[in-house]
Amino acid sequence: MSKGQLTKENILAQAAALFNTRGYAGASLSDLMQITGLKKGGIYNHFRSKEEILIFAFEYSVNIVKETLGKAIENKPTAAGKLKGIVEFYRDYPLNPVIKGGCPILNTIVDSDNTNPVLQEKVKEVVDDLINEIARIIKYGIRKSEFKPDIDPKKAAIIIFTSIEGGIAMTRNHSDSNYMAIIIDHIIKFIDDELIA
Amino acid sequence: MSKGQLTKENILAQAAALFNTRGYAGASLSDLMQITGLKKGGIYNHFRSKEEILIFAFEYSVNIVKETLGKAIENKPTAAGKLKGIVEFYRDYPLNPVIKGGCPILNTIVDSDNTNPVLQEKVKEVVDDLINEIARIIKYGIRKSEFKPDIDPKKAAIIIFTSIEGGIAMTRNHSDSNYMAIIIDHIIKFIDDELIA
DNA sequence: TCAAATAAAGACCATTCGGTCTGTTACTAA
DNA sequence: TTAGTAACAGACCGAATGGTCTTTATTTGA
Repeated sequence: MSKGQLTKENILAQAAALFNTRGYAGASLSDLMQITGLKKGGIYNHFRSKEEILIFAFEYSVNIVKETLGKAIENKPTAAGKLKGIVEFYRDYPLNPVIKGGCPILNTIVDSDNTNPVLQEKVKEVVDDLINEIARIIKYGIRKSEFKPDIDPKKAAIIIFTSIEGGIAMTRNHSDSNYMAIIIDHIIKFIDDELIA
Repeated sequence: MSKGQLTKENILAQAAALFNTRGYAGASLSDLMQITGLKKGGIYNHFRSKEEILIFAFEYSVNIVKETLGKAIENKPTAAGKLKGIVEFYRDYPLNPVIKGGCPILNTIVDSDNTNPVLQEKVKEVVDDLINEIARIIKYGIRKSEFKPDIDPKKAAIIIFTSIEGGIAMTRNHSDSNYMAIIIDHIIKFIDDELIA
């Protein structure tokens, strides 16, 4: 990897954390200059605008989250195992996020709402993607007779994902992992009671 | 009410919507000047700083939400009725919020996180207050034998409130009320299955 | 009615914002 | 080794930022 590419990657890593902690409007190029150790010319050599950095930084964040999430469930053989693996992954997540500042999906949902339709659409796609991934696992579980045949995979996936994101918000606001624990336990119970055959 | 108080109230109403749509850093005093029709002197005659406006505007928003929520359940006689009244109140909320821009609680949780500890603490108190209010209704339901005696009112309240806030985030991101419908239905089912005796 | 008090206007301030451009330095491939 | 290129620094720009202060207009209570 060339020096330029390495620098670009580093800018995105720093920007991902910066935007995730301060929000787009709350983060300035001077902030980014400071944490990257680069001057304006060095940054704008790789990007055309602050907003372009935002978009790429969000994609960077999502990739890391997906990657980490993937690793957390890759060796779970059953659908229930994978599903619970995802849920349990988030138990410790709010106060120890993969990207500094919390959940980039939740933060970007709120940050882009009313302000950045392009980014909002991008988050939407990411959310749909994750929900479909969860739904896919549930469908697999139904096929394998692990889960009840009459459940709606998409609906169940939405319930699970939505609860997680809500839990992240609450937990970060209170800086108290008990909130997340209550939600995670509730989702696990939902899986056991409503999904597992 | 004096002219000054009237103006101050109006500034807060406009600021509440402004901050709720653009966030604190994304909203400027020029924006506020434009929507209030006042000049800088007129605004700073009532407030000492942008941040002071933010704090008061948040309190203004919360008061309106609480008031509207209170009206939605005031004539429900039973605990289950009140509880479902609260939940149903939120069914239409995300896309038709009381304060323009979405749920001020969710938005302020995310906006204040990592940036404004004072405001974060204020949201925390509001959230605790609402959760305690829900828990109080559940306790009442237990006393009246409407609800099962062995449930944890605080935990149940946290589950309900968290799910709602998560649902708001998802619904606003997708601009699709189906997401909220799924969550609300799920909470109603939770109340029916887990709480009601 | 009128004077004191309040409300609002608007000029002004230093600072910071995102962004551009030119010159210099560092890398890289032949 | 060196020429060409990519990476970066840093000066510079106009516009916008939050905030102050003096002046003028408007309320308000006696």
